[in-house]
Amino acid sequence: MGIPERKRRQRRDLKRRILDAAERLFAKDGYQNVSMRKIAEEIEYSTTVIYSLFRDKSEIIDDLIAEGYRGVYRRYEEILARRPDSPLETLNSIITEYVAFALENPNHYKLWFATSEIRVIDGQLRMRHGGRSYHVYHTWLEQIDQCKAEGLLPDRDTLTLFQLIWGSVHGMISLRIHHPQFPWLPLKQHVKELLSVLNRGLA
Amino acid sequence: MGIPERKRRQRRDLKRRILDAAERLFAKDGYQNVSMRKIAEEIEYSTTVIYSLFRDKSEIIDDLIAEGYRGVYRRYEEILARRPDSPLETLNSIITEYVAFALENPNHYKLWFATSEIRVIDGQLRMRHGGRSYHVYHTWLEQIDQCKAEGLLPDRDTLTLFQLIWGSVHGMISLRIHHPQFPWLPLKQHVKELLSVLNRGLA
Amino acid sequence: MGIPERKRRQRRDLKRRILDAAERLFAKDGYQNVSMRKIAEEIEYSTTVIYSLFRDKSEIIDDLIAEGYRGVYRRYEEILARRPDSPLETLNSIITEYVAFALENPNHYKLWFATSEIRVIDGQLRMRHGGRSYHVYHTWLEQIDQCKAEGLLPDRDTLTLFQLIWGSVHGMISLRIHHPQFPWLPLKQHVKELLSVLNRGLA
Amino acid sequence: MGIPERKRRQRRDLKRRILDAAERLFAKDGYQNVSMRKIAEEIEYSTTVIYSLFRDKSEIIDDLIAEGYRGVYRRYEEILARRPDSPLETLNSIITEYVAFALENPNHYKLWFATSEIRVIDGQLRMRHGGRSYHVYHTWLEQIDQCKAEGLLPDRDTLTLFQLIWGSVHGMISLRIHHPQFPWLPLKQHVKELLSVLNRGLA
DNA sequence: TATGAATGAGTCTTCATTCAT
DNA sequence: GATGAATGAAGACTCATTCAT
Repeated sequence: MGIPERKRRQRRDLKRRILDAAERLFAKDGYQNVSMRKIAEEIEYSTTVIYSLFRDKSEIIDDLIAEGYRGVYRRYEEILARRPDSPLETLNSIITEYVAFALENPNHYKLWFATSEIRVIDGQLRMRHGGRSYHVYHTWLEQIDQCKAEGLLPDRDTLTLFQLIWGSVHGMISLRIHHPQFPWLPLKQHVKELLSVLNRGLA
Repeated sequence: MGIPERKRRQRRDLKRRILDAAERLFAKDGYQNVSMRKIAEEIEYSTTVIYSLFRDKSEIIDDLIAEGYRGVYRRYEEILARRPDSPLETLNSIITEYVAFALENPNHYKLWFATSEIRVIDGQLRMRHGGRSYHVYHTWLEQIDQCKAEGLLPDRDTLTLFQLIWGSVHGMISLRIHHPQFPWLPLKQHVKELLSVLNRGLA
Repeated sequence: MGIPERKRRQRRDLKRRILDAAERLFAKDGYQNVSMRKIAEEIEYSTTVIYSLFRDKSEIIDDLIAEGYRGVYRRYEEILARRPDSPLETLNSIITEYVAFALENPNHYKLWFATSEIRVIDGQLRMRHGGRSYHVYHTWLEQIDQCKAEGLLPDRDTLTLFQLIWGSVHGMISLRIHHPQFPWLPLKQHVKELLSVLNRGLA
Repeated sequence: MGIPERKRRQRRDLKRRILDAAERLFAKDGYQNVSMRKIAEEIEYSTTVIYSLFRDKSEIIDDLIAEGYRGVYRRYEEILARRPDSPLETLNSIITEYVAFALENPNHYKLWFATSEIRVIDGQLRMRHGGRSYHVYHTWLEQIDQCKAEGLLPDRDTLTLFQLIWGSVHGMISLRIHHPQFPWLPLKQHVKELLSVLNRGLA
């Protein structure tokens, strides 16, 4: 009776190891230079097992992306649980965490950005990727709304405010990742300056 | 008498077609997934002709990049020739043109961004790609300096101001290119809003 | 039960067939003109199988060389085990076997000769090919030394005697392989004549 | 009237330059690494001119080989013109020159050896290559005959003596070319030793 | 369930050669 | 007589994927 259970667990572990190996390789060699063979070698299994757990290469990538989103989202839940004083602070924290995650996992971020597609359907944000990954940006929208409600942000269309904020944040991340040689401000200061520009600029 | 002339023209046309095909494929399949074979098929010539016009794959990319760069720079010259009233207006125009060019030539922009490298050497911005070196951003820096001189921007380190501006601008471009489905503001307005955020935020 | 065993055998056989095919092609078209593709066609398998059994082209060659070397060396061990009366007879036997092997396996010999490198380091002969190191000629040197000790060869520098002997022997082999149409003496007589010239000439 | 003459001369010159370029490249990069393109680049002409002067690549090689033979043969004529005291001295000189030429033009020698084929038809030496190239070895045979006539070599079949001499000489050359790292005797001494072994060994 | 074996199509690049002009 | 343009085949090697077992 415990046998099928154990088998299922082993299988889940193997899936985990594959995803971990894939991520490690993505991080080390970049998205394009990771092959099924290399993943198989990394976990010391045959190539074929991978196909028994994932339909194809792109499914691995999708799963990885979804996990990344979940990672960010988990951090968000912590922040929200802490219930800081003002929604503006929450928004700032949320953005800070987003940036931190992106720069700690640059290959992840690149992959995520290169493969995800965001759109708005019936006023709702939707993304092609890993289930509920749009939750991340939902949190942004919620906090923007709250800020508006408390007069901390101007009373403008939420998606407008969102796109201005998102753009600046993404731009900063993207540049820091792609041009590591540039003499960037220390990360913390960079984020602070950016937030201050946004806060003052949008006010 | 006109024969060698015509031949030269044909060759130039072929070169053009190769560059166009390459760009089209970069757009469709992504920079990494374009092969010499595919380009050859696209133009319906043998692989070898390409090698008779370009040393190797990277030369095609270099040429494409150089074209993009020339396009932006030509627009800058026009703006500077017009000598608008204040350096802040010049800076705004320059950014507006930059964004316009990027969104009119999204593949150029992607390619450019993915393959170029920026760094600062002896206080001088250096943007390199392949053997060539570009200086699109010099104009940005000059105008930022002028704005500082006239009290239109705060007296802070130029590279600091630059990275905040550049980040927001790049982010906006990058997002609009990669998420065409998102309900973006009309481009003109988006730029205007962005500039206003920056102007107010940095002041 | 016997299944994995049979599979292993099949794999070994395939490896054998690849080596044989490679050798056949080396013989027919010359060492430089053998490609992985041609080997694959010869065995009627895809190119990729070869790469599943050999790391790269040079490994095929290395293996072939190693086989050749082992073949010669085995014969030497037999001769030395027999302990003939005088070292001069041993030397003669050794040379005779060397010639016999070379002419029975002309492709091996050509390949070996074309790709190996001999040098002397710290007074020690070193014959290298790929990562491996061989010492076929050590036996020659030992016997030359012995002959000197018993006054059967003049008391001259061993490497000098060696190069004179080696040159004549290699020349004979090389010519017989490359000019099969020439009216050579019967092999046995040829070797005998050569040895007699050397023995008398060096005395 | 002088015009066609001049054209013919130009053509001959061009042929000369092609052969020279080819030889230079063979010497520098080895036989296998020379391509028609590279020859064309070396002489700064189009690839096609080469095809107007040579049927194909192998014709260039053949011509080059023939020239090599002629080069040796010319040296032989000088030696023969000098009419040294004994035919044995002549034979020694002839061999010495042969070795010298081979080691001064190792790529030539390799090529020559790799592509020529010697045979005996109706008691006459014949080679596949460049017209009268077998003349070189005819001279050897003549001198061997003379030596026999004067009792300087034993009265044995000329081709037998020839093959013993030729083998030793070729072996020495071949080894020195292929194993440049071996601590060979200085060339002059090596030749002298070899000749002494042959003279004494055959006597 | 997991494997080893195998494949066909693909990567960039170079080759000798030909043909219209 | 000489050229520039073009080609198809080939070079070593890697890829994602499948199939019999």
